[in-house]
Amino acid sequence: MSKSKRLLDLMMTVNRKRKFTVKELADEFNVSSRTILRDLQELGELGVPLYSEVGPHGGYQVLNERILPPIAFTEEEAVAIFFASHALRHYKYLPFKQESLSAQHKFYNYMSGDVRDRIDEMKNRIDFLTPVRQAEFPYLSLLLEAATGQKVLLIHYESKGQGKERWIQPVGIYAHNGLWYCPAYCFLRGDIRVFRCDRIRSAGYDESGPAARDLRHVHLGNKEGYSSHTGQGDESLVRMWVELGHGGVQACEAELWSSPLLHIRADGTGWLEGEIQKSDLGFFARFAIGLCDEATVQEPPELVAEVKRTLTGMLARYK
Amino acid sequence: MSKSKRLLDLMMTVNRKRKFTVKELADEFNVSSRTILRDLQELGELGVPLYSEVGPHGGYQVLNERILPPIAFTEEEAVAIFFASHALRHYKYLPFKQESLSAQHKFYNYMSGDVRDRIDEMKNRIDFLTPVRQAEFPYLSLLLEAATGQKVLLIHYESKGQGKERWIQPVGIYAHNGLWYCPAYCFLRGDIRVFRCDRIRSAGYDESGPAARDLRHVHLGNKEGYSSHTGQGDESLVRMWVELGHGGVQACEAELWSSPLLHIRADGTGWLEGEIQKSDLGFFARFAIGLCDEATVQEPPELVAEVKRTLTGMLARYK
DNA sequence: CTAACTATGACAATACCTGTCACTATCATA
DNA sequence: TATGATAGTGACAGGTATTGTCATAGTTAG
Repeated sequence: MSKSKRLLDLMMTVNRKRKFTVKELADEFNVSSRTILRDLQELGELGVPLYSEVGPHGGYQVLNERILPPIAFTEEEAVAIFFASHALRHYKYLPFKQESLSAQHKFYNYMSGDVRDRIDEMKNRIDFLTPVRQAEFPYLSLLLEAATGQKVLLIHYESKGQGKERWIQPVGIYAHNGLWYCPAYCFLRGDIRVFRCDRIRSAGYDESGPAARDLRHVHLGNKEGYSSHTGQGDESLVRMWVELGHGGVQACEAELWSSPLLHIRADGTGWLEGEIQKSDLGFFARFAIGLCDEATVQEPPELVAEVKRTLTGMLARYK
Repeated sequence: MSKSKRLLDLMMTVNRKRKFTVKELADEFNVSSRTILRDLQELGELGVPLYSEVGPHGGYQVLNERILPPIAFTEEEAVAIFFASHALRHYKYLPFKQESLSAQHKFYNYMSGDVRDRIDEMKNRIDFLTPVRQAEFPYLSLLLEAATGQKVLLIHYESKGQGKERWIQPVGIYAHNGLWYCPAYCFLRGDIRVFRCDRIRSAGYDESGPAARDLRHVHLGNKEGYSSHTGQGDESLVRMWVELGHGGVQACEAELWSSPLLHIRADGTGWLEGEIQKSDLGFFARFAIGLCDEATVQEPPELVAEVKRTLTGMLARYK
């Protein structure tokens, strides 16, 4: 095997195993240790951040940087990667924000002139709009770390105007419409609740808290277990039925909570039907009103009454 | 310069200039043509897709694939790139959909085991939710291509129940809340309008259409020139003033059209103020009603009347 | 103290790289 | 049709770079 090829192979090998000894590689490549030493030095000069420690249990290590072996990307793929990163630029808070940007810049800089031109041409021609919120989300990384690591956090959560301390074990985080949410097991409620991340006033690990539960099987992909839009509520349920016009169906498709309730007819109209918590009546009343003549509440009577009451109140303001 | 280094350099060089001759490179690297020929063959064996043509104006070319030179990515950066691509997975329609996925897979495959583990751990713990719409967006790539290339398209557009043929020159495309929009110069209206891409029933280049205008300076970054939410409307303007509660401000922040109109007070409340088209009164009435007690229309009188009329109508349905 | 590591230098053998030259093949274009 | 620009191949000699071996030294965990 030629030296050039060996160097490229070596590059990949040292990245695969982050820690290794010279002898190990020498055996693997069927060359002498001396050669491997020389090769490693050369790799270092080429930019691979190697670090070595002498002594027993010593050896070589690749530092936090990793060299990607040369990958054949099509031009389209390179552009796609660039725009995937570009798509997230409206997020003011993002776990990986920094890294995403620096990776994007590296990519851009390594690309040849004509691909750059294409990207420049395109980057003002395609966009993914997300509402820019004033809310602050300082704990996203921490929440994500706690979710992957199955750890318990003590948070100070502001709910309905009052702040409360709670122990939670995050399931994950998700962004929706410019806001970040965190489904988590709440030790206070003894169930999974969805928290709005901008209402988390503080968060941190707390040794004195309850022991972590095994929630590895619960993740964002199986959130049937989550409760409704607010994460609040009690156990008293009631059946709801709301008729929807064409536009009402479209509006509901944009709502996360609606998918289990939404039924669509062939002509584009549809209806919402299902059990809801009584404490959510106010929410649904407002939602139905927001759809104007595209939604008509049929059940339950309490919801009809709430809608009528709200409408009357609104009308009164304009008298 | 050692051969190994030259090969790496060569890799980058042939990617920079997609087309080149052997002599060119020989001069650039100060080696003989014979050596370059040998090097190029070796590069070919290493995976660089080279193609050559003999004769005058012949030369070497790199085929559509490009090799990225080895880039040092930190682990965090690699993860960030992965999740940028991951973030777009809820988009059923996406220009670059295929490429984004294949690039993501390549990335994933080249990463070492422990980074993969980290990604696997995380990918069900972070998400970017976008409403999944039933609407179809088959012309995104075409629209984008027309926007970057300053070309005129003939589209069949469904607006208010009726279909019309129009010549448009796209400015760009953007996704918002699960739907794709396309601001474009409309030759029918003689102005820039926003089209909903799922209502474009057909699109294609048309030689018989009007000549393209020079709209290179108009792009998504300077869309002040765009008209309101619907892209429809006439020239008669009227001043609007809507008082907003705390929640009303938050709701407005999520709307694209509101930013030039929205004013926020220190206490979190605010108001909408500005000139609007009379034809949009119905839209704003519905919007204000959707905010329930979080919005109170002050001006213009027509809007107040429209709100009252709509509210009365809604209330009537529940009598 | 020892074993397991890295680290460096010197040197000889040799494998590989390089340039040169000679030749062939293809193709655009004058 | 002739010509020049281009790729492509093979052979060969000279030279350089690569490699393995050996010697030696430094560091550190156990």
